[in-house]
Amino acid sequence: MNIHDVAKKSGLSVVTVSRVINNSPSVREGNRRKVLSAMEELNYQPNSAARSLVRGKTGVIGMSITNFNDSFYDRVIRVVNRKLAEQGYFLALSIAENEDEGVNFLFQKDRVDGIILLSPIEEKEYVEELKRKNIPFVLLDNQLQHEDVPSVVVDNYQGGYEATKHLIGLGHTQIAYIGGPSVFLSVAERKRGYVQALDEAGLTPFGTEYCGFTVSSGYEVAKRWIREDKLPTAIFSGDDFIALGVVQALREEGILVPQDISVVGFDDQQFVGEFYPRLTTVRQPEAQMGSIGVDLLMKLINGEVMPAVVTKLAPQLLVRESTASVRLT
Amino acid sequence: MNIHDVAKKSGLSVVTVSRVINNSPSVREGNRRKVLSAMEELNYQPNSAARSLVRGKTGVIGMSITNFNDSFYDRVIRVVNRKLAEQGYFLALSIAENEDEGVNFLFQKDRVDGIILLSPIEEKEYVEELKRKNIPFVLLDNQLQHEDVPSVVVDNYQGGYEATKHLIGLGHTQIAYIGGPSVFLSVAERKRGYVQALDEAGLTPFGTEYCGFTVSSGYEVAKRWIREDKLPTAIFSGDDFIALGVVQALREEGILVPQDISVVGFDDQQFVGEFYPRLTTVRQPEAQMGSIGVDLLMKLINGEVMPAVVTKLAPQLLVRESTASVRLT
DNA sequence: CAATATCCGTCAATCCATAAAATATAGTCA
DNA sequence: TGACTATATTTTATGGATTGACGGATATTG
Repeated sequence: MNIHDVAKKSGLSVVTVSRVINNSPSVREGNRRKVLSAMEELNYQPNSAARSLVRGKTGVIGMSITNFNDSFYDRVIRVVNRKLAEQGYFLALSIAENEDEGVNFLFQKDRVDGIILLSPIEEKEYVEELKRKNIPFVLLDNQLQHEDVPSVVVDNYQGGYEATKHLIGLGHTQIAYIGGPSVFLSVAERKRGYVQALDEAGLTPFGTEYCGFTVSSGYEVAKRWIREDKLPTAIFSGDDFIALGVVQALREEGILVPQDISVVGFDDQQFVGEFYPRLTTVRQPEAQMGSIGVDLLMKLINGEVMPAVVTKLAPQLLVRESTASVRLT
Repeated sequence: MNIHDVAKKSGLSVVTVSRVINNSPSVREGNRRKVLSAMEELNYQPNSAARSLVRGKTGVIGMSITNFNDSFYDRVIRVVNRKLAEQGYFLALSIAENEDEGVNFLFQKDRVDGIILLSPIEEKEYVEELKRKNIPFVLLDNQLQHEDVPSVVVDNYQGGYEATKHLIGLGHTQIAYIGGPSVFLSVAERKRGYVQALDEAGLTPFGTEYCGFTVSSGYEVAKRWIREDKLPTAIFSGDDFIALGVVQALREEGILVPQDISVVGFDDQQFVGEFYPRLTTVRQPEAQMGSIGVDLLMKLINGEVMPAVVTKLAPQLLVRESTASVRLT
């Protein structure tokens, strides 16, 4: 069933039907209705392959994601989805697994009008490919070190700075940082903020540890510190998962959070604000990030030339119950 | 840049190039290589819109999802993604929000070869639409009451039965059920298993409560029970989120899990096995579910007629530390 | 009533790849 | 040399919609 059937059914020509579909003004209201009702009756939808073939546009934006069982990603993705819908675009998500089979599928100009890469890892090859194929794209939660690619990230430096400042304000002087994997720029940036805040207060870092962004690795780090009898009075964790592991390890050893040790997380994962101890954490501006990302992409798609800058957004410290004044011994 | 450019570059005809692309055997090895290197040099990829237009196939499977920040969905989606890749298909995810803009985009035969609906809610309209449009589809984690649609679900009855049986085996006689929203068939099925297990043991249900699948609603139910001084010795929760809320509420009142009250969850969400009290829960066979779902869909796509049955898979009870023998008073 | 808009149809071209049929060019072998 | 294979080419049609040019048919206006 195609546009010809609609034409026949409505008693009008194919061209007129096409005009109706594409909201051309030069169709009389009566005929427009005839066409629309014919489409309705036949349950007709224009063939999108044919349309994108002739118009060179698909109306689809692709988003490549690695993680999604994660509140931060969840929020970003949903915002992007909604915002794109408002602009008349559809969002197609594709999971980028190790073997990136799925990615090459998205990375075709005849499949999507643009791409949003949501990933914390520097994925140079992907960026190269997209540039080569001349597909408009933006990076979210990600920035490339030596490339000029439009990207939107949270100011991780500021996040680390504020978290640490908060702990200092509570009287802590022995503050440790447990970062995620050191390959992430965000991890280094958060550390930079942490060091800077300490510096300004005339303090020296108690220690830094890198581990995975997982509960169990946070758990292990804390356990090791306990074993080595090398505990700070406050810990800034690279993300909430690590923080949860730390809290758990401490609790098992009878060390209370926040009475004995304060802990700050990052990302405001679901539930961390609901459980005891409700976690003090740094919330990323997901809505802004998604929204700005979509705006940038739309500009690129519309051919606007832009300085390819990194947009840094301010994080927000959420003070809850896992941090408290330093215990006076 | 199109197939003609490749033909020109390789010095062969368009038809030959097409044959190479489609692995037709009747092309000499030398020429095949010529074509391939021309494609390489020009960075050519066949236009997928044109291909699917002429072939009536897209090579894409669409998956409509509602939740994804959830371990159960995460696991299913990843399995499906991998399995489809093995079969040469790509997975395009679309988020079905309230306004289902995104869904209509997927639900077009010229966009996908088949659809996987992953959703716990009975979505009759979607099913109707897919049937009307004659798009092959399967349901995962979902079944329709009075329709003949191929679907794969966990045996929720059995899950409820085993969870309850486990509690009974620990000596509990006062066992309550907190289900998710009563509109879900799964909620009713789990209850059926719960009642049946009690029945067989000559016990009567302590009480049933329906609430949202959220931590806070579990929390509130438990708090209310405490207020009303109406506590069982064991609780079977409709899912892990509810269970976590229950544990939290009890803990705040000094009621220990599992010493005072045993709690069982459902779904084995991330971390519930890592935190104290490590949650006893029912794990769904996500890998099987995804795999069978894809198999079914492939059969439908290949035109095999099948009795549209509901495939029920066995769940697995994971006994951890949130359940213990009943306390003798 | 004539002049001008407005609307609609016809025609043809385009987007890009696939596919079938018929023809053509090698090269191989007897 | 003639017959035969294997491989290529040319040609034409197909899939479904969009688009522009152009002309004819109404409808509107003065």
